[in-house]
Amino acid sequence: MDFKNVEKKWQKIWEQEHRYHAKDFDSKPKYYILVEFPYPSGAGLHVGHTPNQIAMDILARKKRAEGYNVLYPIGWDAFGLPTENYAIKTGIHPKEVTRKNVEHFKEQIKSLGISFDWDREINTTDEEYYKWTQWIFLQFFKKGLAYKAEANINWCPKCKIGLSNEESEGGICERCGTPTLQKPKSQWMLKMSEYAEKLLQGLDETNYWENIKAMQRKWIGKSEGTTMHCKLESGESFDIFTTCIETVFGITYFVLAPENPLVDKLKDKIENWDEVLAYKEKSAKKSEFERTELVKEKSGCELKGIKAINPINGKKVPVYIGDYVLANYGSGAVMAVPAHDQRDYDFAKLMNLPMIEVIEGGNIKECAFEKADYLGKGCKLINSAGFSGMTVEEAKAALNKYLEENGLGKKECTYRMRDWVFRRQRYWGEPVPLVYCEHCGWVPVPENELPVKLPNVDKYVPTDDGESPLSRITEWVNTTCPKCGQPAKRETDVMPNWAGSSWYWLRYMDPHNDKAFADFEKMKYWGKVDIYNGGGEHVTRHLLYARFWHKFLYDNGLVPYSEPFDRRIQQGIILASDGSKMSKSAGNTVDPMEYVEKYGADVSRLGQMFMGDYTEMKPWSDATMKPCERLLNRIVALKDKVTKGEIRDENKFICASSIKKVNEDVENLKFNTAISQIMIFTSALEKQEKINSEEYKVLLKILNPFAPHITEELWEECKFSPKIEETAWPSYNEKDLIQNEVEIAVQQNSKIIGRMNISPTADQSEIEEKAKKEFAQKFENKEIIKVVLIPSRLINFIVK
RNA sequence: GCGGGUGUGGCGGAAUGGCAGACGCACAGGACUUAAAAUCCUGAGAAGGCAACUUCGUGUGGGUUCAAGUCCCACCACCCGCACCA
Repeated sequence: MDFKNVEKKWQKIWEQEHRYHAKDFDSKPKYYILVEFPYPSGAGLHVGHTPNQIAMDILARKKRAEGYNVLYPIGWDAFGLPTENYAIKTGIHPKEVTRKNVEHFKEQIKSLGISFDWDREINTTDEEYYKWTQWIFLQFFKKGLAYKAEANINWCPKCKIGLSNEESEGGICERCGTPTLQKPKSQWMLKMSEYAEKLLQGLDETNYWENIKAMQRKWIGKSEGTTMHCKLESGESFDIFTTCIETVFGITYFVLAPENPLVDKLKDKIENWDEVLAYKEKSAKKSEFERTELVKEKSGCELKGIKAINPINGKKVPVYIGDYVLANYGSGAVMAVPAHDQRDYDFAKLMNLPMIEVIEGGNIKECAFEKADYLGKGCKLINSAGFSGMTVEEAKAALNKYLEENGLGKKECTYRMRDWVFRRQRYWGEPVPLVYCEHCGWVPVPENELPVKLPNVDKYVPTDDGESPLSRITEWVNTTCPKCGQPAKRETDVMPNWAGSSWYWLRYMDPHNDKAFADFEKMKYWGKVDIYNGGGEHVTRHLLYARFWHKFLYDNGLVPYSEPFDRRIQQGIILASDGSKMSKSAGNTVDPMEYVEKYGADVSRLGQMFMGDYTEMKPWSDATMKPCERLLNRIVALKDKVTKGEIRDENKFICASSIKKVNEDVENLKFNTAISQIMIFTSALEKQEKINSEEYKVLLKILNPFAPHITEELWEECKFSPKIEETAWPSYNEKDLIQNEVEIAVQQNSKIIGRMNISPTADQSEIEEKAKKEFAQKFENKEIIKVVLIPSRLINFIVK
């Protein structure tokens, strides 16, 4: 059989029939399968895409055969840097680049026979799509969840542009290699922190893999502790957050983050302002790289002339700034208890500061006695006034109570997750639909004027001061205020490339709607995404952003469910064939499309699924292609032996067990072992002189999700009716799984002494008797103490 | 350092606490062929033995159990993610 021609034939038919179009409001139960939509790069489909699309295609095709109305859509997450950089280099409009790349991707995906519903194809860079991305952003703005704030950006002093985190990995400018700086810039933020608790709680409603939940929880980083209100001697107040309020009597100084605004306010009172300013500047210059990777040594600077008061005992202690205190976590200030926190300990040693031991049991001459060491061990407080003698746990409660009653603080939670810096000083992204008016401030573009279209520009490079190329188009920037009609300016930043992917699964449910981002009734019908397949690298950011947008929409009555995805699963990373990481620079990448050309789509699909456990990281191996090709050829050859007839008794077991195995394996994403079973099934049929049509149908049907083209062709050639797609998924009778005879192992003291065949329904005494008879010599002079029988598997005699 | 994961023949990988190595790859022998390719059949974890068989074997060391790749404790190696989070 000429696989490639057969595949083309069926791909054409499927396309003409719109066979995989999912109908809204169908009476069949719905099943929504989502794969992360690809970024259409110039390089085409790669091994990061194909196994996922194939795996979910197998699931989709099986679910359809089982009677589900399956929604399996695809689209393009097309805003992004590579396209923009390509445009900078070549001058070709990103829109044109995207169009070409998408075309290429589509052709490749279609050549694999993936059963996407092409009538629902979306593209984040289409005006009718990003209109709604902008619309949702405006809802955030209107609810006060989008705000402008100063935040640090990665700044390359040589290129004079702001870089994304990806472009400045390791604190080095990707373009020129210069270390990047942290530069404050006013930019749009989304108040994701407000949803921290909801995002955390919501995880319990989902069926994500536990490790994915764990990663999300860790990223959200909830930490329970105490916020304590502190005062300086000079009257100014500030808050600190601590998870170890039990150590409050051990405070010997406070540390503020160098960026803490309080520092500037104290300018006139600080005796060594020059020194403080120098330190502030030094730490601002430190790149992210230095601050996190290299320099773990503490540094800091005392605010001379400033003293803070420990609210618990009125003790006056010095105040420092130090860059080991992060400005954007907690309140940007800490109480320092060197005896019980290693970081404070190191800092105190460096600055020659005193320590007060307040929890018994450590050896603070060596190192700090930290909470990890003392919690839950019944350690008691010392040097802590009335709280001395309490256990740590008692003291925590008592101190929180005391602080609260005296208005000095309260129990609180802090989250590691920060607000979302929602900007990019670039061209190829969704324009932020806001206008700045001197009289009215930031004013949203009226909804009926959306989308704010991305205008054409001459140059795609950012301006010298790092502004978006849009800022150069004065006729676009200058507009009138929608509120007062006076001259105003458009926001020239665009949205980050995570924006379009933060709601796309909703658009698939109603992709052509021009009245709303999606119709509410349709969203109710399609419900949650039943299974969302994606890469591990998106488990934190994308998945949190997506859940955040969804929850926000839910809170505003715009979507019917509070969580977007029911299950989230992950494919394993495909490594190069030598087990190393695939990368363009190492030159060890694999183009999966090569195998489609060489072997055809069905073989390539099988080969990729047979490589190993779908969810485990594994090296690419083309060693699976040949045997899968062989398998299909063997199945084609079986056709000549087919005559009309029912499943014969002697084949009932292999049919039933194969259906069962494939059912379970596909549901559990064990595609490799499902293929093994199909191989076993094939071998069993091969051994027979002739094959009955109903037996062959079972084989074709369970293979169909894996190799949809060849199986449909064979089905047609055999003149089976109705069509393979219209034939229900095969069922089996439980009793067919019971064989007449099974081989069981006979053990003595847990060691195998032999094997024997026996009816699976035989009772224990029958089996015992048979074993004793067959292995009589092994039982001579032995006393049986105990017998363990595992039906159909083994019998174990414990003897003396 | 923290979080997550992985460790099984020459290789990819299978094994609801129940016969470790299914299914394949590569390998060897054989059949078909003038020959090769393709295809088919057979063999094989390792060590010892002519053999029936014996012993050892799932990263290491302990433990629970009639029975452990699987469960528990302690460690080692590698991979991924985060990293001064108070």
